[in-house]
Amino acid sequence: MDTVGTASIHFSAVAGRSSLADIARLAGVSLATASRAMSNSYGVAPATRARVLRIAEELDYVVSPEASRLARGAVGRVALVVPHVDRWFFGAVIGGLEAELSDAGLDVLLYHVGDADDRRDFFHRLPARRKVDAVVVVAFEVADAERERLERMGVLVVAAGGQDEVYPGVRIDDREAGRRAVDHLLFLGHRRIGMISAVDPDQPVAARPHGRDQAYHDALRDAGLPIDDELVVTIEWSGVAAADAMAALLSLRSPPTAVYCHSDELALGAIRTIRRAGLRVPEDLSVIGVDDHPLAELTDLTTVAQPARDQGVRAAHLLLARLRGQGSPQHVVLPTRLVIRRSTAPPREV
Amino acid sequence: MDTVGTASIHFSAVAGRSSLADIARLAGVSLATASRAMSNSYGVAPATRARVLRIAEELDYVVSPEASRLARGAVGRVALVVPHVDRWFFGAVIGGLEAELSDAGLDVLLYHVGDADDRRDFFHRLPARRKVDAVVVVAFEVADAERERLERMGVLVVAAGGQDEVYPGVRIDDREAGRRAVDHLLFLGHRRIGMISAVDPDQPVAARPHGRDQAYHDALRDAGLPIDDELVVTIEWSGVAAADAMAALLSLRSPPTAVYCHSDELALGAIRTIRRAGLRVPEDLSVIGVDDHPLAELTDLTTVAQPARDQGVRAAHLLLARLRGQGSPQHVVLPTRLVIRRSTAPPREV
DNA sequence: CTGTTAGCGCGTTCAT
DNA sequence: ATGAACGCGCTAACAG
Repeated sequence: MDTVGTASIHFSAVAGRSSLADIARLAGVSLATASRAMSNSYGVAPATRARVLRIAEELDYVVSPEASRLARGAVGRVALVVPHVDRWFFGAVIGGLEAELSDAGLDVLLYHVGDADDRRDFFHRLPARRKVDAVVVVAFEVADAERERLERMGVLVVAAGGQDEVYPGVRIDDREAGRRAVDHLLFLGHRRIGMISAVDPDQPVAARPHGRDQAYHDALRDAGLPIDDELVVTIEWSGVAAADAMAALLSLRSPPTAVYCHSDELALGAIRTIRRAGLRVPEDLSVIGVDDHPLAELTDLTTVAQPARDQGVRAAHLLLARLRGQGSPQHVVLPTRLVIRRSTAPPREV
Repeated sequence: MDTVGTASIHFSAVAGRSSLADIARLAGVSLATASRAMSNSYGVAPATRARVLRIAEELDYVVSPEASRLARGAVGRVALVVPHVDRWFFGAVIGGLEAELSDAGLDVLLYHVGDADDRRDFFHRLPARRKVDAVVVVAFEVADAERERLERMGVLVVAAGGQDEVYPGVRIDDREAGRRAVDHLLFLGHRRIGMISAVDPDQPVAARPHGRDQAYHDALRDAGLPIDDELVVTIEWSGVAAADAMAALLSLRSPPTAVYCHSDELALGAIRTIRRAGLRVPEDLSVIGVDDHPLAELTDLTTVAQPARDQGVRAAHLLLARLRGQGSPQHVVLPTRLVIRRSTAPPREV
């Protein structure tokens, strides 16, 4: 697909003039000793070590990662596979991962695998092969066929965010999160509750029922309420689509008095439609989201908060522990919590 | 399912366990030929090449990047230095960069340099040294001292987003963007216009006057309007802080009839305060932002749009051109445009 | 077109 | 404590 462009690129080698050999010569020691000094190995006289380090410092010397890794066999890098980079949640998880990983001295390679083409390409070519010690799938549903390909990389795989059950990882309980949202609406007295449900068209694993969907059904059933299919609209993951979905709900003979949205972004889309219809939130209609996106605070949106950055941080810890051969929990489930703002209220008296 | 097929092969089926030597032996050719075949070099008989590739495929062979790069002298990697990963604009730029760079066969290393500590550490240790062919600073103001450190890496540096003037790069004209915003408010008839101005406390280069600030002064001056310092509030880059700033503006003896915010996020903060005060947007007060954040569309916010992802894409192109030794423009300035929605209107008749 | 032979820069046994 | 030498896996001359 890009072979032509790629083949013609010639990278100019540069940087780091000096090599370990230079350092060794200048320090008057052998290459072996210089190497040991640089890597803090045992068996080097403090004095010699100091001398070597000083020379290296002066020469602005840096060990060649390629050579070092070639000789050593390890790589010291981990790949992050992400379906989105421009959505808050993903960015936050990536941020958490990056912080911990780079703190541990690992380099972070970023692989953005967005649409179906990207996916096919990524799992077919496995561009990260031989380049990393581990890969983290960020809120990414790995299909069975893809999983098989991933195996061939022969490296540790960890999941951060998302609902993956196969790889060790960190996540929230989507069912619990959704339940908190719907239960809150029920508690406020709503009996006719709509749901705007989102699926990612590029995530092939849509088969498995989504926890946030189940929560809706669970909550209504437990409240002894009937499920009205009209009240559920399933769309792709986009605020604009949610705005349209809300319009559909408002076109019902008997519209809902409250709407549960799978995410804050969707909730904002829904609110736009409600306002354009001349109705007020929450007086005329309540809306609740999930995520606690930073802008939810600014838009006074009631939501169920999930720790985003923290999922990345914890996933990194889990990854590091396993890389070191230490034991670590298979799955870490982080808590969610209801954040009440001003987009929800009891239903209007009829 | 294709690995162990050839009975005569005794190598383990584990990915990446075989070397070029194995391939060469099995294909009955020399190492050199195998290498040429793998790298698509000229001078290999189609038949031999095919044979080599088939064997490689069967063995699930992947060239060792370390060895290859060590021998070749280049690295095929570029570092992205970013101050934020969880803000839309940065994510979008990163997305654009990643797409083009990985298409060109380059790996992308991510370095999140957030607060002052991160910066000091990054520029002191230069963890990307010898690991990359180039570094991209994403909307990042590089201080002079830092610039000097960066030089020592001896690699190409490119800027994406931000207002860097030193490195070749891609950006928008902040002054123009701001001008569009303020001019629009003036055109609507506003004469008392406030500004919520943001600075990043972790960006040490706050000294240089910000283009979005200048635009405000330029526009008012050109309109023959006086500058009232009371109407300008400078805060850190946060929606919550903007909400407070808006409160300050509303506490004035003579509040503005319209507010120009340096970003959409700030605008949303301002709007929250306005609404909480029982006032309506835009009937009582107009608000305009800059960016065209995806949520601006959902919140019906009038704003000046800037191409985010595209700045990344173009910066990548510029980078690739230079890596190839081709000429390329020093600075690319992308256009901005006013997007009128429902947060601005003519001032109320007094 | 293909094979031989040097390195690339460093880690790591072995000796000493 | 230190040094010599080999090997990591591959690419790039240079022959043939």
